[in-house]
Amino acid sequence: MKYSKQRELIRDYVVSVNTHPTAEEVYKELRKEKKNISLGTVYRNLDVLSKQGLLKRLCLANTKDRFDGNTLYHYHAICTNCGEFTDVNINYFSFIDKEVCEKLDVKVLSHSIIFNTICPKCRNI
Amino acid sequence: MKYSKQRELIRDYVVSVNTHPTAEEVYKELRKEKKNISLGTVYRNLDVLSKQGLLKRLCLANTKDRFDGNTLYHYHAICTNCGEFTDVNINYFSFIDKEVCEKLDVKVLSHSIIFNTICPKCRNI
DNA sequence: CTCGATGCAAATAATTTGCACTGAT
DNA sequence: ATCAGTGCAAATTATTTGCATCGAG
Repeated sequence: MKYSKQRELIRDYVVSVNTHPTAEEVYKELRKEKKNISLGTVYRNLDVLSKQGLLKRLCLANTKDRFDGNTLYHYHAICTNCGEFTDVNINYFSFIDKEVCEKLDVKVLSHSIIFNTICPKCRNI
Repeated sequence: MKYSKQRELIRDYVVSVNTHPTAEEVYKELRKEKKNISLGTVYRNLDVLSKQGLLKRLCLANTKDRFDGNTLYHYHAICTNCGEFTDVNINYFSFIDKEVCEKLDVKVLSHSIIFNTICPKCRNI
């Protein structure tokens, strides 16, 4: 992959935050920082970066695609009340993959989990 | 919720298949069966039905939203090679919710898991 | 110099919505 | 009779793409 300043900016930004931004949000943030970049380029690069495994694309019901700079296995939680979307830092349950592999005779590469939660903020209202 | 023939048709169709159809697919199938229904109505009803918990909305990276008539807890698998999307019939791991609840001090309602797999068809090519 | 990457704007895809009409209660 | 639900088409939202130009190698 040939180097480009724009791709570097996009990746650096997504990796530096834990907000799981959408394409639009990445674009707006970089423009705010007076970076010369177009929305098309943001979409194109988020796409290639996630296909290369340098970012992770997250897809949730009723929301736009979001991007995660943390490509190590980890889980996510979404608050069913306010929609807050956060990382869940617990160890990867690798035995689950083994179990599914054995029970269903399918090759399991990995899994992702999304927890439906009530976040502390919403619980305390 | 007031009864409507269209809503009944939509729900019956999604519940009767295990193909996790998109809105477009539901629409095309019902039209094929010569049912009088519009695409807007299909979208509107899939939306209310999933908000009521009578269907489940599934969202995956790089695909349109899909709908699942099986609202009991179960997991899903997607073949990373051909994209085939199937149910995974193993018991719900409720201890995972407990673990996250205790470790993170968050109220956990439920979780969903998607397994990235190589389906039997693709493995045997 | 070459060709992958960009900016811009136009095009497409997916979904939502306004409105007059229909049909369940 | 009322008003939630519908069909239709137009509008909106999210994303992709064509093309002339730019810039890394």
